[in-house]
Amino acid sequence: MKEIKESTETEAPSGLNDRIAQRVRDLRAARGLSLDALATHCGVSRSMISLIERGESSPTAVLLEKLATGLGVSLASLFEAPAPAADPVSRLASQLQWRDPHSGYVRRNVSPSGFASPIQIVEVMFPPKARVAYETAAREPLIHQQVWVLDGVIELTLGDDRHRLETGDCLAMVLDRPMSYYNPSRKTTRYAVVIATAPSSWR
DNA sequence: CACGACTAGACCAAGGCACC
DNA sequence: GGTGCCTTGGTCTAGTCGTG
Repeated sequence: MKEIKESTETEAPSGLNDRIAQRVRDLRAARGLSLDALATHCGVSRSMISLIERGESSPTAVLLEKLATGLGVSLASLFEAPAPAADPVSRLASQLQWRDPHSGYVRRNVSPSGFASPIQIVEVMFPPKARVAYETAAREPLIHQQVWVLDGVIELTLGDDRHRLETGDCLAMVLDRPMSYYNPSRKTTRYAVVIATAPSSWR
């Protein structure tokens, strides 16, 4: 069993999988959903949900997004610590990174983990030629997201709308329809994602 | 071709309920 | 109270599929 690294390197999968497991279990219990109910709700088999909740699987970003949609939370919140953090400062060395086993993209939760805030910031390193397609659907409460490209280029498709973002560009969106990310370039694209949970009056 | 993610279905355990 | 049946919730396993 590997130890969780206190560095900016990608966390050992086992440690982060345990955190995701705890989060999914807690969120499902809080909503009073059985494995079967959540499976029906999000389109993931209950076997897979059970494996994730026991930390025995390394789910892909696409699958986690489906789970997050079914649970009505953002993908980023699945990486949060179960208990609220007392420290409002998130140090670089303690920010957890997670690598999508499918596309190889690496995301780092920048915001203080577990701190009660409607805003979350995530940094993403997206490999060249990689592509990730999410079957995102509307959630309650509504989740707003802005993608700010720090270095490189990313093609973002939202429903039928396609956007090419280059260094410095920023795209605002609402997570209510399928979306995909594609890096058409030969170098890794670095971008920041700012996620906000909106009250219904924002619509 | 090996490996890991994922699914479908079988299987198991526990709880509720009706019946004797 | 004991038994059998059904439902619910969870785990296990065999097989498929995609990727490197």
